[in-house]
Amino acid sequence: MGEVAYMDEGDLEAIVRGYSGSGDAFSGESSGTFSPSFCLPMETSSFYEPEMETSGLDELGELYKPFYPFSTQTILTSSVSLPEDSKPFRDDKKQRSHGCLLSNGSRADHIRISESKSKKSKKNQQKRVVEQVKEENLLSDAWAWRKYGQKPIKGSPYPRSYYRCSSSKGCLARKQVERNPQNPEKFTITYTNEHNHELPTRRNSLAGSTRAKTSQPKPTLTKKSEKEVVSSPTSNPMIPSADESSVAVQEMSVAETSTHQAAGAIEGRRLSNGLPSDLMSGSGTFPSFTGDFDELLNSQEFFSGYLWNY
DNA sequence: CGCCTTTGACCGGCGC
DNA sequence: GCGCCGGTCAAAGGCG
Repeated sequence: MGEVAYMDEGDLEAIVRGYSGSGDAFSGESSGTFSPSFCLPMETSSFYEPEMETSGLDELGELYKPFYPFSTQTILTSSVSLPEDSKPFRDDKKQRSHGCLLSNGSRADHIRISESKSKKSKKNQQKRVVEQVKEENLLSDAWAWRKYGQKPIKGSPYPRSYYRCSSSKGCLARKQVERNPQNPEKFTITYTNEHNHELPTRRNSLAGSTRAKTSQPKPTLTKKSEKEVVSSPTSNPMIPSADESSVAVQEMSVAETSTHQAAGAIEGRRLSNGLPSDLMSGSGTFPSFTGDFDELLNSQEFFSGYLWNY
């Protein structure tokens, strides 16, 4: 696993929906061209530099290894078409803009970005970055996300959660998190649109969090570890603003990625952010959710002290 | 008080 | 044209 995935919309679609295969099965045909418009904050942008797919990826791997010893397979794709000037987004009635910051956990083993030329659906005409990450890494996003929906997806036993960036008001960045039915240990995170602002410099959300209390009679989660397995980052405070040195970023990598959210969850709330229990539970069980993650969480407590200090 | 999650309803795209 | 389905909205309620 961990091979580079090059996909076009079709592939992406397959992944996002049907999951053509386990994480390793990603092997789409590249339709082609990279999307230069896909940009990120300086520190992280290099990780996604389209050009670095081959050799770059190797370097990437090198870079990540020390920080992410655990297996984190990240597949990434993106499809972009339409020029800024003429994109009839389906939800254009709502805000729509574009920024230039798109980042995610960036704990990718491999990254690939592609641009599709065919214009299938309007839906597909958005930038998309798909990542396959293990539960631990779900906590790695550098942005603050707010969940705004969850839906069961046909063909998948697991629901998909929808998040939008909560760091900035007009930010159109979106994120979808869904457990990979073929590989329940992994989650597929799909990013759409870009952030139009810098990485959040302050945490903006310790409050709230809601556990499903009102409803969700889901009899699933019984173990504490399972509940804590949150994922989607509700926030990530300690990310230095984009203008900070890359050094800072590297230093924080560990924390930033795996720690953050977990730490937040641990110190901040009981169970919150991220993958709703539904997402975790789905129809089945997740054997992998217990042991490793607990350990991870424990180790992360170390960081929570200063990393989240904002 | 502000921000969060949950959840049902709504809306629009797409395939038949 | 119709129905399905995915994505989003918005109300309700929780938490710090």
